[in-house]
Amino acid sequence: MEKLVDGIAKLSREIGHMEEGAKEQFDFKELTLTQMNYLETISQLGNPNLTELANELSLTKPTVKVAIDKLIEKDFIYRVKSDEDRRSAHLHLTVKGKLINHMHDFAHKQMAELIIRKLDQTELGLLEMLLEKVFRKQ
Amino acid sequence: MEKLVDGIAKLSREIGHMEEGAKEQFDFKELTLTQMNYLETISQLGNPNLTELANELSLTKPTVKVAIDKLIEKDFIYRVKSDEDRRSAHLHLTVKGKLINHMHDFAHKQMAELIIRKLDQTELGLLEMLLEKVFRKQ
DNA sequence: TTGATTAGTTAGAATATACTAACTATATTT
DNA sequence: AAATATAGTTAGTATATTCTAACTAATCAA
Repeated sequence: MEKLVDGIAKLSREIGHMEEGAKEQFDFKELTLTQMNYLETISQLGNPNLTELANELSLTKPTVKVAIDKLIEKDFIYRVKSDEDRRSAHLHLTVKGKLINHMHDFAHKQMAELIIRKLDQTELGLLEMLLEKVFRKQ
Repeated sequence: MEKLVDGIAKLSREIGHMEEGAKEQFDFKELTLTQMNYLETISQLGNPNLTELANELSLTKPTVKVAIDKLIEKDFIYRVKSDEDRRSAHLHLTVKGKLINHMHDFAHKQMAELIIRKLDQTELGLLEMLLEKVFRKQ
């Protein structure tokens, strides 16, 4: 257990560093930590409306409205009016906004490369199999 | 490679969710995302002075000074005057500030528990060995 | 030892982040 | 159809986050 927790901690920290590095690479210097968090949450929820986003972030709707307006102004997201409910609109990431995900992908690829450097073919296959089993449904 | 990257992405996302959950458990509602990032960086750097912290965060010294003063006010960190250089002081986490690390530990333990539920003893030993090899020095 | 550099501070200003209260327009319930 | 609820907006306010410019005190270099 101790050993496993230690391995997970190292993995987590390393991925964290790589994501930090990726932020420098990409043009996210014009976004704050909080704004990046908005983009990530929108991506995770999959085009939520304002109310859903506010609930997920545990913030009020006016707070989220202001933040969203700024991110739309900066061309990271856009609104799509709902057909079912004419009061509502869904939030989508623009091409520019989707870079936030590319950034994560980038960090994950870097982590994979580090692992590939350290393990041989057999070990790599084993690790993939174990990870697959951990996240297998059921 | 694809499979490995996918496994890492899932691991990373899962740990992220667990850390989010841990934030709710602990009394960090009185801290903003940015303030939590200060605590994490101080912990990672190991009692840095203001200049080192500002460099790591790519922020100016007055900016970091203001943030630090607030975190001291709220009893998350404290200053220890340096012996070598009387101009300087090192930043330490208080017991309360160290909770930020406990939060990470908590998430890592949860992840470990998920893994333990999914793998048998042999597989667990293998995974530990592989992780150990990935992070082995050299 | 004097001049330059470095660690940290102070003041002032702009923008970001968050709230409550009050509003409009649309949907739902009775 | 009228009353109620919901999605989003607007206005006003307080605090957080960040900067530049100018400063003090201590250290280092010539």
